[in-house]
Amino acid sequence: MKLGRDFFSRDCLEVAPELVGKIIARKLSDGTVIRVRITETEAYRGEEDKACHASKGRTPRTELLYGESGVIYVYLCYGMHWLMNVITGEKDIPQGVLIRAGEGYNGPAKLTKRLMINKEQNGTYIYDNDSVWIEDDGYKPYIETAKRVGIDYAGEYWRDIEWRFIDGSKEVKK
DNA sequence: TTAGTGATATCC
DNA sequence: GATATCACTAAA
Repeated sequence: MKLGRDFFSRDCLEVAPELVGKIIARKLSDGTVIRVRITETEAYRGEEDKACHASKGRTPRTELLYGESGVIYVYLCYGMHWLMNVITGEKDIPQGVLIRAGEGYNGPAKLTKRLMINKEQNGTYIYDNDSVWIEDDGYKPYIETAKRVGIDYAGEYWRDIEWRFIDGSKEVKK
């Protein structure tokens, strides 16, 4: 079942754990459909969250975070890696969920590389789009929480908060 | 551990 | 205009 807008119009702290175990689907221009199960997400919530891009205020780039739920926010990191987020919650409240890993593709940039996600998908609606969408196939993951990654600059409080959600049944342990 | 890479924000 | 920063990865 393809997830609709209602799924994303809730708080990111509800949406992020529920996205774990879902299927992200990508249809390429030649008609090929790629499906990958999401194994890891992270929540970014509000201007007060120092790790959220919107914490520095509304800018052209973060404008999407303030927009409607279900919008895909794609961000180029370190000049070579595309990271994919889905906007959640109410309009004018900046929050979103980072798709951090898929089954067999640990690492946010590997996932977007595999799915060929880039700025062409930025700003498109994930529930009303025939090239990227998310499906629920009834899989029920075992959710584990952990601290977010790669945000050391955000200060102790936000760095240590456990807004990372992992499918514990799939996770390959260190 | 470090190099690579380019958009964005912030400061002239 | 110039610089500093960054939700990462691969190679070593």
